[in-house]
Amino acid sequence: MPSDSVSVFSFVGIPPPPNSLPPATPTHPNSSADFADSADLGSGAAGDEPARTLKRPRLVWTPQLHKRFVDAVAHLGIKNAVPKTIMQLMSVDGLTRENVASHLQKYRLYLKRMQGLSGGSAGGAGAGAAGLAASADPATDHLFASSPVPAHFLHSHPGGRPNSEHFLPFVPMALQQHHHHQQQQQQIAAAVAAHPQYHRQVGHFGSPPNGQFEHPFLARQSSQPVHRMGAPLHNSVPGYVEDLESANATGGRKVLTLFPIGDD
DNA sequence: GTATTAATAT
DNA sequence: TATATTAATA
Repeated sequence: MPSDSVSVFSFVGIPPPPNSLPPATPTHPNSSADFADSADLGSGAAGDEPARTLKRPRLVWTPQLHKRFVDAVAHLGIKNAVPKTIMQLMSVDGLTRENVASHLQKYRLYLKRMQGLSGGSAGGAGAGAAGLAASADPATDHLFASSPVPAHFLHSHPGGRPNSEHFLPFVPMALQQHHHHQQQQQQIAAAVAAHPQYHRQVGHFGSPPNGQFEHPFLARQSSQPVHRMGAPLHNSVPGYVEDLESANATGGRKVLTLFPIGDD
């Protein structure tokens, strides 16, 4: 099991395979309807084929998720802030490199746009530091305005060393000794190692008082023979849970929403 | 061969 | 529009 980004997704119609997370409570009091009869197109994709060529629902970037994204980018620095590394640092299960890449693209545009009206004047410590930055058009970037931009994003960072500031969510560290080459996993490890003090309490996520939770999908956090770096304490959930909500009647588009838990 | 990015498509 | 997907490229 060398690959780690292979997550089997259960989708409409097909119940989670036995190899996946077994339902915590076999007695599903609320699972009645489920997606029993989701008007499936003639013979689309979701039917019985494994999660190989399946299309996942569109990812909805919630402010929390974006926060995580920004945090990861902030800690990695512009140079190391590449999709794969960001994805790994975020440690959000279900999140793919493509997801991050797409979002990163837009995020860069947002930063660029901001640079434009920031003035470009050096030393301008006025804007961008805290939550409220100058937004060109509130209607164009609601999400981005929700998360504080670490300032230095307004200009490229020479040197190429990982940036250290703010908090770091967690240390996924999927270190795997591969061939000697520029493996970013090492870079991310180095960037993370530069943070001597981080310790985030990740409580339970959805744990509803009633004990009712759905979406037993996704099972990551397995196959990680590497120990945590200097934080062998708690060992709980990875940091995020995913929720699949299919209630978009806008053409029958499913939407995947990742729920960040831990900090906001 | 993988990964990132810009462009494009849905 | 927001995100996915492709195409070109490093």
